[in-house]
Amino acid sequence: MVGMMGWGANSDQQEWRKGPWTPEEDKLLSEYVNLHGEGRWSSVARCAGLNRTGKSCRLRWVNYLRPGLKRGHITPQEEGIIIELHALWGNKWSTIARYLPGRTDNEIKNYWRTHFKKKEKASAKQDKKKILRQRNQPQQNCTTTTISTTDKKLSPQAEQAIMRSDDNNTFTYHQNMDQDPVVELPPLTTSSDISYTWTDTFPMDGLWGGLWNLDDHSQASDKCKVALQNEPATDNCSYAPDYAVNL
DNA sequence: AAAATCACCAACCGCTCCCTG
DNA sequence: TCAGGGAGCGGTTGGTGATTT
Repeated sequence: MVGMMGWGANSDQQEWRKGPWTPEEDKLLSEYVNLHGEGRWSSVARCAGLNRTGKSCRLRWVNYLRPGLKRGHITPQEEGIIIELHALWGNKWSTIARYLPGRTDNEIKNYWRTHFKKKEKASAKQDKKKILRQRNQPQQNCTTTTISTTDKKLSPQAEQAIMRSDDNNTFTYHQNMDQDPVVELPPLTTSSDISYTWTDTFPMDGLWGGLWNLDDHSQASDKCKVALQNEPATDNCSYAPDYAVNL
């Protein structure tokens, strides 16, 4: 398979250039992609006169050269989105990145690792205690809905849960890992036409508690596990995201 | 001032999925 | 139906600048 050989590998055992990109290489790649568009990365590498693998070209374009990329620090709003979406989808960086216009999956992944992984360890012990405590206390006031998601689109219920453009309702997200998931959202299939306006901030400490309860983050990546509560709960993060998701 | 450590980020690697012939 | 190639994804590594000791 190509994965074994690397993109663009050829029978001549050509030595592909590796390491940091030079301004000249960037210029060549940008000009070529702007002229011919994305896709066919292995031919981009060849035709643009770059001694790079297609894979390398794609990565450079996506993570650095693509127009519209944001530079600079992740804002608190973006951080909030990252936290929320990671709680939903786990390490689905590319999926998360679709909801952060101008940010790349690589950027988000790096940000997560440097900012949150440490906290995860530190809070892991505390959270285990929390879990044990919660297990002994049945949830109250928690109305649940199960949404089946056999196709790739959001069900109406899920859409209702996520679309908050028309009203000002407060949507309370409640991570509840030691019970069965009560709402399951599939990964969204498209990133286009998505905008966020965060109308409120939420207590980060409360969120950490829920987020770090994940014993195994990879489990959360298979299915999105969300519980919606009808009544805002003071214990959980309560905020009013202003989503507009067009599927 | 120098060495050690930390934080950040670009880039690579290997795996998997999807499409096509 | 299946194999091969293209493409995308998540995990990991390594370089570099900043900060601390």
